[in-house]
Amino acid sequence: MIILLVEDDTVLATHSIDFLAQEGIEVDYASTVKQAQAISEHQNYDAIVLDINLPDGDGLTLAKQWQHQRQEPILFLSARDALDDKLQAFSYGALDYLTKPFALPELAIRIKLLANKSNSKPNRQFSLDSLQVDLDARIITRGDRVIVLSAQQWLLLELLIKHYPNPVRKAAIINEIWPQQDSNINMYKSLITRLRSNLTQEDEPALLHTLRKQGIALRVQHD
Amino acid sequence: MIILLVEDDTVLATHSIDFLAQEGIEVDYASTVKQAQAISEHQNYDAIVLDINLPDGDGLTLAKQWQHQRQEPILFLSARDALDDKLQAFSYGALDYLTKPFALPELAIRIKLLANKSNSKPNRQFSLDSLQVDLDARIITRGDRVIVLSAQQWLLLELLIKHYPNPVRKAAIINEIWPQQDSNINMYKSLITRLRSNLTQEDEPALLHTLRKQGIALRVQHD
DNA sequence: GAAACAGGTAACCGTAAGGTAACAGTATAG
DNA sequence: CTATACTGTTACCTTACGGTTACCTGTTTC
Repeated sequence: MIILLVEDDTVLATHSIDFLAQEGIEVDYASTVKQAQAISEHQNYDAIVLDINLPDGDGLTLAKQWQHQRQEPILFLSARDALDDKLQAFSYGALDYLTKPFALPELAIRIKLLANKSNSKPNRQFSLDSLQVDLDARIITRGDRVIVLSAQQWLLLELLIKHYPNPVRKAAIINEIWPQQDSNINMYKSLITRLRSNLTQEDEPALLHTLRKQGIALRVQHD
Repeated sequence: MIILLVEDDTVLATHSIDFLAQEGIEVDYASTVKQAQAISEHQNYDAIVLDINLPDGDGLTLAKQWQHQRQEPILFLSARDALDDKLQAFSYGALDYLTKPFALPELAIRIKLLANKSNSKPNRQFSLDSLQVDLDARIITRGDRVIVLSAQQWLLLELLIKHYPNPVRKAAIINEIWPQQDSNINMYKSLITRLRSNLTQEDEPALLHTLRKQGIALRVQHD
């Protein structure tokens, strides 16, 4: 069993890592948001333990960001015991919340419980008209046919779903899909055309609605 | 959603029941061990909330007794915050432990989380299409033939099953199977080919579905 | 009304990601 | 010690992804 621990208090972290090791739990450790992102990029964990207060950001934001990318169960650590903090944490996908100070054995037990349940999060679903999207399994269907998208097209669809039903600006899309690259309008245009043609067959209502100078929105076309 | 609440403090119980009702959670209520046993006999719940101190016994004993008879997830309530109490509760099958006083919204959230988890009791059997996998005995069959896999292939299959039906990224697989080693794409490619060929015979539907640039998923090929 | 502009479509094609087979070195079993 | 399986490596093949370009249409601006 391997978990990710993100915690800036090095003393606490060291103790935790030692204790968890005794319990047979391997720990990847990061002390900042940046470090956490780098370390975890190519690893799957059984659970993630996140401190809320971090030197270069906060665990809640990180969790919110991961909510749509990772499927690991998250346990928050925080010195704050206020209800609002907890509710916010849970709304960001937390499955448990432990208030400092806490006993290490309790942390270990809660981690183990989370790890056992790691499959339990139901996949996020999105549907619009006859379009059905499983955001975790990346399965897309429309009517009775299965739609397969390329990586780029999937990213775009995901982005549009995230902002549904609001339009997404062209610049935002380009920024998201070709980060730190020469932006080329033509690449953008091709991508839109390709996604549109994959999502729509003849006599089906269009789903990608262009708002001139404003962006593109996912919605059923009313005419 | 319906839960069982066993709690002798009638004021707390009333408040809880009211609040949970607002959250769409129906409550069966008992104030004693005896009553709890009687009420719950012919009912299955999404979760059970147990106070530890009860007039005619204690919640821990009740939980221990139920541990092997009922499969509902249990959340303990207690005024006691001592580590030993918690550890004992968890060892009796508790999945969560809340110290009084607590906020009702937190109780509601934790109940909901438990209810979601309850579906995923460690199911050590996996089946998909004609494929049958016993994850404990490590026996794999497809149709009437037994499939024998190498260690690496088994690891990969296990990983894919764990994430089913979601895809697993190539980098994640490589990290899982060759930890701290020079990653070589060719090793990965060979492994995939070998597992695929072992799982699939001619005229059987494919089970390993590649999502270009996104990963590989275990699923029946629909084409 | 022409020019400039935003957007849409189709076709072309180099490339890299993915798939397979074969070989060899090493481990493992009997 | 021999036979068999496992796994790393290489070489070669196939494909579709995505960038590019060219040519549309419709809208805005002066």
